Amino acid sequence: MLIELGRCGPRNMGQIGFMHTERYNPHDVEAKWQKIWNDRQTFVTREDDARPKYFVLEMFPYPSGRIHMGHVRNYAMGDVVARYRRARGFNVLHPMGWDAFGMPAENAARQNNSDPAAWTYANIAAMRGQLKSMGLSLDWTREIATCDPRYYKHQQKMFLEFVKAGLVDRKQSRVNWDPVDQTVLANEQVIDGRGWRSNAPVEQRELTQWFFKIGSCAQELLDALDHLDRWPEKVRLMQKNWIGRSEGLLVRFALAPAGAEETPEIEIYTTRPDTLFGAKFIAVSPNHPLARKAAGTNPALSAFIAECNRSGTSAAALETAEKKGFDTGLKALHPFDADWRLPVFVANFVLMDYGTGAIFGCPAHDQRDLDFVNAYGLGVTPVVCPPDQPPADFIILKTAYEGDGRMINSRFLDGMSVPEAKLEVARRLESALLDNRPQAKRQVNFRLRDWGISRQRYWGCPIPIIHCPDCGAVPVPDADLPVVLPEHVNLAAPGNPLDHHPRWKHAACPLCAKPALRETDTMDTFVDSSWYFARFTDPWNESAPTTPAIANRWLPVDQYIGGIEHAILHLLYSRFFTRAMQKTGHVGMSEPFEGLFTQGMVVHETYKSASGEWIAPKDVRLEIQSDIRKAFAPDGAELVIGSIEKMSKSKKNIVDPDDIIQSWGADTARWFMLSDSPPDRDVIWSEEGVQGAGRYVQQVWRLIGALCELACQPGGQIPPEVSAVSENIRRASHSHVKRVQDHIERLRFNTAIAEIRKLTNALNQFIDDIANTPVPPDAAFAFREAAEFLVRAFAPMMPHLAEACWQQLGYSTPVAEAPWPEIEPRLAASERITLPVQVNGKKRAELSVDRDADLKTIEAEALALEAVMQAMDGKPAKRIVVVPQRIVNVVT
RNA sequence: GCCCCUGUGGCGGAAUUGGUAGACGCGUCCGACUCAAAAUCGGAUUCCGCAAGGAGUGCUGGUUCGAUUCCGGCCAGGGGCACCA
Repeated sequence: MLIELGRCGPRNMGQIGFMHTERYNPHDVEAKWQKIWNDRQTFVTREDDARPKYFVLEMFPYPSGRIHMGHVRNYAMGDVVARYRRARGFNVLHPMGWDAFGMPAENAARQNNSDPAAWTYANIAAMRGQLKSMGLSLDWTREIATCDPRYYKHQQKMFLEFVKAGLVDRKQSRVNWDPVDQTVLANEQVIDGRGWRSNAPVEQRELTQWFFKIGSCAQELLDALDHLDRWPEKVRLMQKNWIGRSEGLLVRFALAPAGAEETPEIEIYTTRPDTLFGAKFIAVSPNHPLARKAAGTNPALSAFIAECNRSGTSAAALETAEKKGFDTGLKALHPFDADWRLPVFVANFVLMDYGTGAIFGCPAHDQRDLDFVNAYGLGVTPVVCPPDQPPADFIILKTAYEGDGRMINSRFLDGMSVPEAKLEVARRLESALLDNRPQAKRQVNFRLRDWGISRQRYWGCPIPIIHCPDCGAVPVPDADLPVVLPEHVNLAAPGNPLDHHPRWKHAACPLCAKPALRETDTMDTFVDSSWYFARFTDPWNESAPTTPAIANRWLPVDQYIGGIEHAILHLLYSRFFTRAMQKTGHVGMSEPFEGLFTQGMVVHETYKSASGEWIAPKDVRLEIQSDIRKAFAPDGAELVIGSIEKMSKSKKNIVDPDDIIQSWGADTARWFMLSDSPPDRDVIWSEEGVQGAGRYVQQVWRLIGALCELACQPGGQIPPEVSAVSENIRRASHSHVKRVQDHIERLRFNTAIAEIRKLTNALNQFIDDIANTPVPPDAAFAFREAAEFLVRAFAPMMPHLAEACWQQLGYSTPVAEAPWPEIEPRLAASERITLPVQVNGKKRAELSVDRDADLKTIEAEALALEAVMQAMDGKPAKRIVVVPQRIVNVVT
């Protein structure tokens, strides 16, 4: 699907014979200017720059080996912002680095029998070259890679500081365990209850792991969302739901003495204390201490618990799982009636790590409880009656009622609303005593769990802890940091390579010097990406993660750009980490990203052969046969054109940025990526689209050539007399560029590009109009101004073409160092405007008036219009609505 | 199941946020240049209608002088969370 380039023909443009133009050759021009920018250090950010700062950051890439179109889109957007802000007089920081730890390196190394570090650094080198060919205005002197000990040593130090500051926990937690690979699996690595690599049934295991106490910041992380007003509403909402705050009541139930004297009570958490009189049972999680204790004397219960733990925690497994329970024989006393005894079950649907791991079941108003009750025949009593429903007729069979209403069957609560009943129950139980303590207390719970960071893997940041049999978990002393990963590890054996290493894990206890063992778990790679933005502010500091004075000048990031897939984890972790860094004195603020933008994906049509094989776009030839698009394989066989989907290896619908840049140039790729689709939506990569962008590159090059012939020398002054025509040229330049500016500031790159194209179209028209006539000095000035405005307006998107044009216009320094055009407000708004005139809401005519004509004049002129009189059909005007500078509506 | 977003020509989309619906581009068609093709340039392109004119922003009702925009109901597509008590 590649198009041949480089064929030239005589141009044929109006009657003026400008002969200068050769076809623009992106290949040579782009390399040339990339070298010039590099030699001049145009994009190196200096600290001794007094101008206001602007930190633009795109999410840094994982060094997978090659950049993909998603990267091109992401970095093209960031680069527009960076170049625009630079032109607007900001001291811009625009760095790049590598999110370089992670499993793919281990897998690749295992496959190729090589080394994760070598694989990673080779990939970084390849991708750096590709990014450079895009002409991004990056400060490469600040490049960092998270797998570099010079980076992760600070991370290890911060980990220990966080431990000291009470932000880290070490506790048992249940994990998905792959018995074949002998490793922990994330939930998304469990497919249908089996390990994604080994295909072995996944087990639940208790492991002691390190946790960042993100839960302790839940309320703060939630509250601060309200102030992130330059974040997409959608992301804030997703984070809000993820944090999942709920207000409820902790209620203690006394247990009837039944041989369980040591646990005389059970505590549950509920958000529906109002439904307490509808309670039919109590249920605890299989991992609740009470369940475990009871299992000790009851083999059947023990077997039931084991069965619950065997089944996976994956979403799919849970959805289909039936509600199952095991009656412990224990009875709980209803808090408002000691004679009312509720059976206590161990139930598979009760989660241990939310609330207290125990619930009371009210089947009438909770679907899960209803399903459970229907399976075990425990009965249903409705206690909330929907409005407009006689309580006598209200019965619950298979669907629980979770809506609002009035209390029924609830003794002293009867007749109350749900909120009133909640309050009343809380009030009564808070003052009631059980065992000399209040029977209940109000509590806020969060869905957000602490962040488990331990990973049983090699290619990650080692956790700097030494486990001593006598002293326990001991921090590695400062002087011994970083704890560096060993080289030449055996990745072939299952399990954690660090654990297998013959020497690495053996160390002396820093406190007592006895033989001890290093922590062999490494950190989740999300830790690496939770602070890299801060490291960019001073990547040269060897003794600390940041230099606070410098970090505080640059942070927060003014504009962060990346994929929506990181809406929750990466962004939430970074917000937590920034708070932790604030508490440990590394930064002076709590929020890392002032402005966030989430861009859409790059998608492409899919093609499939008759035999069901996916075919790559570059091997497909498209034709239109009698209005129907058809696709053909190289051998001529017709292909099925499939749906448009995210570019992926599995569907082979990938277009390699390298190929595009080679054949079209970076500017064409960038321009196409930014045009058409709004940046937050998906963009469809199409060959026609690239062709259109490539065509525009040539069109601009020709236009600038033509303008050069008509324009005055650089630095010309406005002549005293300016004709109407020249004034119109100037109006076009100023008004369109003003709008380009507005669109870029709102990150509306597609409409910014439409506006630039409008200016090009207008200028082509002006050139045609002036054809064959001498160019007076005022027009020569207007044309020069127009050319310079245009070039500077598209320079953020097509920087190489802009440089070539700028040079053509007679400048010897890069346009990348030139300021944004100075816009005269007088010229950006037109003097005369065209008002649509409606009669009874239907447009019937247009009226051209002065911008600030008074209402009376407009009314009179509107009524005098032929078309208006006709539409009014002799009826008098009842009312005339004139909205200044908008519309006239005559109502009859 | 809960929460959220989006529905506009053949296609991607625009509409100053209640004021000319379809900007800008892609595609298609017609024309110019050419022996020819490519490239380039000009024109047409929401639908119905020869036309005058009429209809039209998923469907449906409402508010308004005026609704793609605001409100109610429905339909379709997409996303997030998911046994969170």
